[in-house]
Amino acid sequence: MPASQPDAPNTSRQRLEARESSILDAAEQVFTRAGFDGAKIATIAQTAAVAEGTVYLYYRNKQDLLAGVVGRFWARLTLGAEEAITPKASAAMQLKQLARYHLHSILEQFEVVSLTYRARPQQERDLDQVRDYVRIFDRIMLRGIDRQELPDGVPISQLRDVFFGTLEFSARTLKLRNQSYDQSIVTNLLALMSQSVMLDKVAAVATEPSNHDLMRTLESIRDQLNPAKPD
Amino acid sequence: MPASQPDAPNTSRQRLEARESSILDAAEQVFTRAGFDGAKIATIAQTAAVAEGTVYLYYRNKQDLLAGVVGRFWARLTLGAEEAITPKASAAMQLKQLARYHLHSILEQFEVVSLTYRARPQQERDLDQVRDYVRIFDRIMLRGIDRQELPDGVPISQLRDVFFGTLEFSARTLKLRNQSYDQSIVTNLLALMSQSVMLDKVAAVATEPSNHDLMRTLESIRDQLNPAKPD
DNA sequence: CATTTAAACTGAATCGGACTCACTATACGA
DNA sequence: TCGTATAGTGAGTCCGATTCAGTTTAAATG
Repeated sequence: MPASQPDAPNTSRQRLEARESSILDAAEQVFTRAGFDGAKIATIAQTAAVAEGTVYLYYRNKQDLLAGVVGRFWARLTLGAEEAITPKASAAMQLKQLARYHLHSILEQFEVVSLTYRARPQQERDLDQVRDYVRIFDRIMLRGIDRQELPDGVPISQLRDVFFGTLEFSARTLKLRNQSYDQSIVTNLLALMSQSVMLDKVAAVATEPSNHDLMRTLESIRDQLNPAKPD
Repeated sequence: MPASQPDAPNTSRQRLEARESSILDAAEQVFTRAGFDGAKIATIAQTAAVAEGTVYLYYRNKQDLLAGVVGRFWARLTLGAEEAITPKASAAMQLKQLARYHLHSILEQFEVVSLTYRARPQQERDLDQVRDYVRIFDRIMLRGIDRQELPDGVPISQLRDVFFGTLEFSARTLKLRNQSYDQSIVTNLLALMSQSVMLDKVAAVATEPSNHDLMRTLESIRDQLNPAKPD
């Protein structure tokens, strides 16, 4: 077993991985520039300094290559998101951090995000990466419930759709209008979510005396004041 | 000018339009079954009982044909939505009607909706149809403001993203899990939107005394009336 | 080192399918 | 009935994804 020098690719495995990622890099670049249909395998191969046939040693076909690019993108996004979140912060703060990070990222790499929709919604590990990413939201919510920052019954999955759905549509709207990142989107979304469903208010409501309680008290007062008087 | 018989296509213009829509029908069917890439122009032509070349008399290319299918879909959706909305109803009710209609429709015709993403985001009239559709939301909101049902400053465009973004992501989630229409999605979305931003409620809630306040006052009255009596 | 052999790599050839175009059929006006 | 423009046809072209027979590389063995 040869001593491994840390820099230049040495072992055959390292060489293979370097090649694979250089193909992915080339594919990402070409796909992003030209779109899926506009991208030619020939161009990608050339960009990666590799023969056309070599691409097919690493990926079954063009779709599969796309899945590779898209999968790597979401995996990276997951890592970035985890870095962007302060572990000790409150659930509300973490959500805000995630929202900011998410909106920023998909605006910045809008083309790659769009490519996600060209990927086949089949078995592909491709979608697994997206699912992993989305799970970050769930984890924040669950921890919030655990810590009693959020009421127990919040419909996590529905809020997740509100969260990511709103951010993605907002990003599209911004792109359409050629505008850039807008802080108010995140602020408003978070206000929307926290005011209505989460964050102490709900808890407050839960412990709040019911109208029944109020009514009982009122009746007792009325009876005390005027025991005889009819309705 | 020949007398027009109402049924069989008579004038050349009628014939042309009938042919065009039969091509669109065929295209919609084949695209939905096989997806954009899987659909062959040959199959579409055959389904429409037309020669391959004829398709290209009506549409410049495959993308353009897709744009035709997608555009017609959204135009139809716009008509349907306008029918689904009660003109006299309150803004909140109209939004709920639109939400129900929208979620229902995109679930039922999920494949066509997905095709929308394959259409080129370029000049195409294609996107105009989508824009027309989305405008229904704006109209409801503006009318609501006009009638003072909604406060003046609501960020319509941002709420539009919340509305459609959430519904579309919810639809995807449902499809992914093989579930069908879920009333609670619409209910929750509307609650979210109305509680937090619209419907004067916010202002009201902010200044309104909480039940706690009421209870405290009531208790003080009771205690004054009957200082000794235990609970 | 020389030799063997499997693993990587190559790019010319194949194949499928979008798109074209020279030609035919149809319909309408004269 | 004829002339002409308009609509339609489908075999052929072209492009680009995918394949594969042959070549190179490099690890393993003596």
